[in-house]
Amino acid sequence: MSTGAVRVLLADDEHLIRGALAALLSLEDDLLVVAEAASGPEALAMARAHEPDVAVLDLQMPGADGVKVATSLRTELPGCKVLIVTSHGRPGHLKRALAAGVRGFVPKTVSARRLAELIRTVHAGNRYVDPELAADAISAGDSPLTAREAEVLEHAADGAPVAEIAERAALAEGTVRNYLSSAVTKLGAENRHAAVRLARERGWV
Amino acid sequence: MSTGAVRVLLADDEHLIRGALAALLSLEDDLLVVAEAASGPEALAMARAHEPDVAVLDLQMPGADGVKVATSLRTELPGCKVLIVTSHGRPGHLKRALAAGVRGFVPKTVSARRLAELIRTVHAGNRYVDPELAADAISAGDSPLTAREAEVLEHAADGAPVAEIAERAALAEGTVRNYLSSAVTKLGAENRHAAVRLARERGWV
DNA sequence: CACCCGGCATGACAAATGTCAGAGACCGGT
DNA sequence: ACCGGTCTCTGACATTTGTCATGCCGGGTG
Repeated sequence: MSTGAVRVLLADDEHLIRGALAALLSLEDDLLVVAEAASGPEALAMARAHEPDVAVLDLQMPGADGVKVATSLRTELPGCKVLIVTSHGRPGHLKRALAAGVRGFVPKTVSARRLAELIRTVHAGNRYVDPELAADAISAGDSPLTAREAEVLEHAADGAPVAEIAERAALAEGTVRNYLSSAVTKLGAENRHAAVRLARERGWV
Repeated sequence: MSTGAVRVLLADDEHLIRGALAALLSLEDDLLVVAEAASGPEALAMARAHEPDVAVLDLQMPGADGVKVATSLRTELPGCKVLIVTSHGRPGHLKRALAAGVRGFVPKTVSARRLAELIRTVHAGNRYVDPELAADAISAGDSPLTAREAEVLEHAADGAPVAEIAERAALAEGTVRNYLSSAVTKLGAENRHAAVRLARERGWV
């Protein structure tokens, strides 16, 4: 079994890409696509049913994103290595992914041949993170926000007025403004909305 | 020549997808991928060099998006039909695309086989728009915003303060506030930031 | 223990934003 | 030529938001 083909699960909501990828990976003698999924929950179900060696997950999928699926797989199928592919490499996601026990994290700009190599790499027990994404994550550093600051900023994400945030967080309006101000200062933003964008980009909310 | 293979240009910034797609389309006897591009400008250059029959363009690419490329192609290579594929189907983009003379507009959730069919469809001179995207566009309706309202809202998109918007648009601050207020009311939003989001979703900015 | 530091929380004040009523320009219809 | 409507633009006013000084609590350090 260890010398047999690597059994692969493919999960991506874009049928066009998933199908094309399945076809290309099938050209590799030592890779076998045993299941495909178009959503997070479906990916989990397929993984339980087929117990693949490697799961190739898109980061953004309906239902549950790649990292959430990886977290569930971590406990349910410890032997299944997870490789995440993504279009928009946001630093915070990489951090979350590694915390979830993901073994590989690459942007979709890699070639199919390279992806096949990486599937073998993670199957062999090694890790691989795209160097550019890693650099971004390192330069972004850890979140300087305290728990409350992050919480309030999250509530402010959809442009809600302070009164609404205060109610949802059970705080006085002045307090909410205070946390927002503090977060804005720490992030070096012009106002809270720019702060939300920045925190999003760095994956801190 | 009219009975020969359809010459196709493929443009998508995600190498993984572009390569996979090229491989799958090559399996079709009557389709021939003659060029690939990873950015808007590159797509234009490739189109000039190879004069394809059909250009399959991703909507979101670095440099110039699919619609911009289509606009340029419209005048430079009138014989080249354009088919746009997209991950996130935002209604306004569809409208812009049709105005730019695009012949087909589909989400990436279609299968490769279906895409091959559609390439033949547009090459034959017919149009095709994904029914679901079309329904969204119709239900979204036309933009209720006036030219100035849309312009001001666009300047406000990145969370800039009113003073900055006023300077960039060469208007008094009061006027800017007025346009923003009007736009917010028309869109039924709580504040200008929510208004920006809504307008974005509907493709009105 | 006494001390200091950082996070949490608040209200008061200053600054930015949202709302309003109204004046002039332009266009299409009568 | 006239009128009604819409778009454009403005300043004045009310509301919301951002900033500041301050007090409280708990966790480390000397």
